[in-house]
Amino acid sequence: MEFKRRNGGPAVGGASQAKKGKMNTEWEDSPSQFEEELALFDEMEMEAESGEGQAGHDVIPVGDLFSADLNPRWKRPHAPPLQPNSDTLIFQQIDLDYYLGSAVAGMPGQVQGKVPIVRMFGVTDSGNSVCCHVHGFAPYFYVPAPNGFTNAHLAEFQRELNSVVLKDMRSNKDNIAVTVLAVDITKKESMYHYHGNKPLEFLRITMAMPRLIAPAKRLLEQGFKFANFATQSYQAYEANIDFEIRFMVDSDVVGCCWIELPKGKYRLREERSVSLCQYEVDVAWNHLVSHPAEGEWQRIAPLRVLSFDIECAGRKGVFPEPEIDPVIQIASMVQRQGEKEPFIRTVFTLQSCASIVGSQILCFTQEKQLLQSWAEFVRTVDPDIITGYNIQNFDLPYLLNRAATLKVSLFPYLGRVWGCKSVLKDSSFQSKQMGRRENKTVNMEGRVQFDLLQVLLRDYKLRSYTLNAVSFHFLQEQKEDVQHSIITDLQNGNEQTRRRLAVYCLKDAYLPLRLLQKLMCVINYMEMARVTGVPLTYLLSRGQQIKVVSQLLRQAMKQDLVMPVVRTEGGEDYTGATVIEPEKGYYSVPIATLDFSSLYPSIMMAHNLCYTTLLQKSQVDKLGLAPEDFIKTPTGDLFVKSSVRKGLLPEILENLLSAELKKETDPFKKQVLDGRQLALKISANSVYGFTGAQVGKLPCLEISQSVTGFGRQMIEQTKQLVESRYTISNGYQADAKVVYGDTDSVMVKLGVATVQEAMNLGKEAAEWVSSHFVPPIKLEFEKVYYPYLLINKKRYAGLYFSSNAEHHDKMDCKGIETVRRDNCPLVANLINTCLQNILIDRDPDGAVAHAKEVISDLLCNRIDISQLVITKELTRTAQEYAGKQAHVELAERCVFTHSTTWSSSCPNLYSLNPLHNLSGRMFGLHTNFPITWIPINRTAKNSPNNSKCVTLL
DNA sequence: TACGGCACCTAC
DNA sequence: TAAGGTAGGTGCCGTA
Repeated sequence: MEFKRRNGGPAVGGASQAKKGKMNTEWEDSPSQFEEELALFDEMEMEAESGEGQAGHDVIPVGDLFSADLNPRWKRPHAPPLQPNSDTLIFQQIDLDYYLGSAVAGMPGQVQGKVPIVRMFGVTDSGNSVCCHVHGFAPYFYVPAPNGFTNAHLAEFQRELNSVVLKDMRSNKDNIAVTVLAVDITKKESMYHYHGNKPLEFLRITMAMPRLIAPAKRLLEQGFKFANFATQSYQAYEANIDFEIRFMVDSDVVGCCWIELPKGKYRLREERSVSLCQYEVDVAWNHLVSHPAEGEWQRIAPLRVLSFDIECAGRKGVFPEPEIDPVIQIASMVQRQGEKEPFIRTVFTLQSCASIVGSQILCFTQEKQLLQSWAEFVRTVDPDIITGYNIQNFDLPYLLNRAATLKVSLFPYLGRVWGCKSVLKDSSFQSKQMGRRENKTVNMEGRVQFDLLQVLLRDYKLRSYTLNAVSFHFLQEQKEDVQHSIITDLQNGNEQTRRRLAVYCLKDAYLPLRLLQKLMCVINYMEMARVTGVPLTYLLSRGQQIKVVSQLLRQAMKQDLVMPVVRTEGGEDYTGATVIEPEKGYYSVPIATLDFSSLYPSIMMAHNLCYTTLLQKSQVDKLGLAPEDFIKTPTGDLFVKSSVRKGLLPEILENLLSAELKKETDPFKKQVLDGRQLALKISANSVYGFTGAQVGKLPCLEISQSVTGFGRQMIEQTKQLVESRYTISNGYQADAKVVYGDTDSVMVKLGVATVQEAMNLGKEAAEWVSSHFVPPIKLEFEKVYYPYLLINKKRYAGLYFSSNAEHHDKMDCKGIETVRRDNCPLVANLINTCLQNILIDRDPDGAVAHAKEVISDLLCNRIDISQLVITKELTRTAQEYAGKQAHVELAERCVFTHSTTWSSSCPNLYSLNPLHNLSGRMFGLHTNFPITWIPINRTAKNSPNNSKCVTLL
């Protein structure tokens, strides 16, 4: 195998003094590209700062003398004195939570006992950190007022409910004296079903603490009696809303918005401060001003982003265990959001380490001191966002466990609240979308953990999620080359080998920052938080539903609608979309593709489908509705028209989709707007899924099945329309034929010879078909495939032309082995090349020849399958591996170390299936040893013009 | 050997 | 407590 060097030819001579022992490899001869990059940071900073301050390549043997003042750069900018009576305080809020605490004098709300206090953390324009305690907001929920209820009954209801809730408590360790703070009558309407626009009387029940809501709700549902009203069950509304969301909705605060505390309306904490933030203030919840993220309020504060990576000295062949194996290095990089490069680049090392230009090295002789000092470093730098690669499930838990083992008592305080210990917890998160995911969590109040691995797992489907693979995929860059197995040896070597390790460690801290930047994660997540209104942290810790709930509550509040608590019980599935039976084959003529844009959202808007417009059959007469007041959907469900009542969901969708974002020339502002566009689109598409989520907050199958019902009707109608109009008898060149279609698209053979003609006719057809549907439903011309290989439902490939009829944009493959991650790369590459042969070179014989060649290459390198030496080894390895990605790596090795007999019974059919079957059993892996059929079958059966072609069956 | 059930992953 | 949807191809495995 060729040994590739990163930076050109071998260095002659070289400055390295580490040329002894087995650790000496060519790698150390010359600085890596990454080291040159680091050095460049240094030069740029020297220029910018004209030499003052710390030049960043010190090696500081701190030992016992560590002080957080070691580097003035670590600290946040000086915070000018704040005069609450004359200064407004403005900050971007990035994290929001609540705690139970004692009331603060002068603030609204309960005075006695523990009260819930919302806490917002944020950053000002000048980069100063803020902790803001928000007082006076209490949790509440609703129940319908019983018949005959008047203001005179309020006190009795409150007293009785308070009494039963108190009685219900098994222990009252907080010594709660009052559970129900208030009961008020308000006019509200349930958002579920259309009720004739008649608000009814509801009781708004305010509780002392969020955790009292659930028992109060349960007791009311079970049957509650007060005064001389009969015992009855009360249906609860909005009793299942997270307190943070409740607060944000009611105070019009969205995730990551800017908060203004007007002068004279807040208090500065001087002495009793509980946080590490530079400003700590108290404010009444109704005194804070929340700015919608428009215009100047779209900006992003200079947040501090810390990325870090640790190295441990593990034992040979054993995964490091924090109870045993020491932490030997921690690399940290800190970057201000919006800037190009990190301004802090530091490695904490155990034992001495040679200098690295462009970074600061702090050497420790005791691991205990290393850990404690790093924690102090974190507290000094005071990052708003903490990132890294798999920090959530590895680095942070490892550090905490290691610190506990070594009894570093001051380590586990990594958040922004004094005395609030960071503890490790196990949590499991399960959804159909992502399967069961076991995670560890570490609390760090006021800092947002933004583990890049978690971001990638949520947002990208990749073949491999190793940092190396991901970096290569997105940045065409790789990790420094250090094998895990030699880390301990490097540590036990000399200051040069430890230097090599430090460079590696630094790069692992640097790559997540680069990826964060490249993928614009911070901006995109902030925009998602702003659009959907949830705290930033929810986006990585919660599912899709909470985002829709947040928007729904905001829209509902404007119309005095309340959301019922529905009990979730899985029911029958409902019918989804239609997939048109494909006319399988190879098409050497242009195929136009027409798509409904945002099909499901546009159906909901066009037909006013919503909880609030859903009409019960029994209510039609009762509410005196005329036939023209409502519609019957294809599934037989009734919904009132927007002239009777405009639905909430259509309103939300209009807001999401109609937002015409103005052209922006400033590149930074443009990034923010692009992020918002993305967030708007994703949010619109998740509304339908929310209504169909049977294990969810507010499922409504009448809505979801009506949506898919309309969709089925529409794709069918589209096919009919196109095939009936574009005919020879109507003067067109040929009879058009819809050869395939899935959910919201039709692939049409229009019978024209050129891509340009297909584009023109496709556009015309889309426009004409659109006119048959209710706005905003719109069919659009999207692309032309030429040629087009249609293998089966959800499996096809073609050259994709969208704007330029002369040049194709790409080869588009759907559902084929090339895009599936359960095939080994060999198969994917082979099929990909075959498809290129067929579609681009139009040479099916070439495809077959290529397949033959690859397979015979395999056979030539054959190792007798009966030699099980390697197989046993691999079996053992396979059992050690848990993940799928290991699976793929394993496959790669197997393909090249094994081979198989081929089936000679069918001369044109080459099968690797025996290997496939065999390996599956051999490895004891569940399924899908990723070798599959490579069926290359020459046939002209489906060819329209009887020419030679290849079908992949 | 045929077939249903399941896991996995994708299309939309 | 929290957890978006259905359609469908493909291969493995157990069962008759």
